[in-house]
Amino acid sequence: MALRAEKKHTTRQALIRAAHDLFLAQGYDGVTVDRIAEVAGVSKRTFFRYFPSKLDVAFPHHEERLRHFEGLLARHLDPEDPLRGVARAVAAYVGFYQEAREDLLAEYAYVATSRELRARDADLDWQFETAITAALERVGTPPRRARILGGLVFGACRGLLFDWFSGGCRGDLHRLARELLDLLEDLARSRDPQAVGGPAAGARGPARRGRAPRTGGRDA
Amino acid sequence: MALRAEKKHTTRQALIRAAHDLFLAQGYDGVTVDRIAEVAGVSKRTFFRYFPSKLDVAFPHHEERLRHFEGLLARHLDPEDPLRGVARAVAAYVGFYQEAREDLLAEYAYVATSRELRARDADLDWQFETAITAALERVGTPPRRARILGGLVFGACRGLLFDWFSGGCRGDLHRLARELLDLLEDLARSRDPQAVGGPAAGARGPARRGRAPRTGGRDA
DNA sequence: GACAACTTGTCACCGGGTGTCAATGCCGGA
DNA sequence: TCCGGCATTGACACCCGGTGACAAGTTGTC
Repeated sequence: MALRAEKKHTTRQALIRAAHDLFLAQGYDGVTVDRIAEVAGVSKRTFFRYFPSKLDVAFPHHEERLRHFEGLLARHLDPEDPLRGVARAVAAYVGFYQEAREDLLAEYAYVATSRELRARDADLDWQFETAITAALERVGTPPRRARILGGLVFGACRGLLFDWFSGGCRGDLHRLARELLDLLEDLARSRDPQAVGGPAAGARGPARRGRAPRTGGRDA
Repeated sequence: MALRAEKKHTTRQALIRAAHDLFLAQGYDGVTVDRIAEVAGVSKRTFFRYFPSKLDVAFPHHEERLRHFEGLLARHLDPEDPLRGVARAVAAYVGFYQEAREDLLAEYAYVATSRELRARDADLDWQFETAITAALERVGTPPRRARILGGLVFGACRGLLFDWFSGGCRGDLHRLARELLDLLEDLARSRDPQAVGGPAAGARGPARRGRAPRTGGRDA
């Protein structure tokens, strides 16, 4: 029962490889599933037996990475200081990106070629955010707070990562992550009224400042 | 030249209405474009002359709302305190959601029925986040910092909104937004070392704590 | 009323995605 | 070694989202 499994693995790798190369050369939208299958030496029908959709072949390691991250969360989470636990897990996870720079850069290039792909990427990100939220809840953070904190932390990190990708993955991610922390502290400091001193007219009560954004697309 | 425009508007509304009702009744994936067109009394080809894709008919007011938000950002942005400006813009924008509760709730229900729809929603959200980032940059915030702050603020708000939707849009959004601010201040306060006192072993220097998360899907 | 401009429906086609079925190849047991 | 069972595959037909082309019908204008 070994030859079977090996063949499956080989075929899967061939499909991923073919898709990757073609996407890189012609962009996601410029490649048909038929073509991917042809290059990999199988039929279109077989492609869909390995991947539920064309989108999925573009993110072949997502599942595995998500699980890895969830594991790190579980391992590092600290009931005494949930956010610190999340930060530790993230710090442990970031190495992934630092090492896979070149590959990531290539992938990033073709993810940007298709709106569909970008949208799926965002959906996958949402799963990571949800993992953080779930971890926070598991350790006692009330649901709403967990959602907000998860969004906040993840949003900031996604921003950083986006910038890092956009700049060609230059610079040490760990250092950048530390900078992000500094920025958060900056923020914390500037929340203290007397640290601002701007000419703004508004009420100068204890602290309170802005409100809360949103956005989103839905309609009636 | 008035009858033409009016007819177009009528048809557009009919398509939106038909799509909305059908999505609500059968879920996004359970509805075909043919069926939407049939209910609206036109041909499938005509549907695609009004909306570039089936996805777009699910978010018919996105463009308009995004522009509205961008306008608010431009109006409220304060070079002396960029974040406060963003907060003001968001506060002004939130009324939208508060008032359209029932409609939003219905839409939320069917957005959740389809992964494609959720992904598109995330993509639209990204445009709002980018609007914030751009506004921050326009007022002098360096690019990376702007990206991170945009992601942070937007992420937190999205978390809040998600929770609000999930809970059936109960509660006053403005109050919730204020709560979000409190939470941020909480965070700021707890960044101050002596406020924690947990059993954690780590170095106790000036302040520094965690690192920085990320996640995301890409692969090799 | 006639002609131009615009809008619409029909038809044919492409690509993603799925069900069905028959053929092939792998595996285990006798 | 041969045989039967099972998994994998290819071929085919089909559905749905989306587009180009063209002909027919409307609307607006002179």
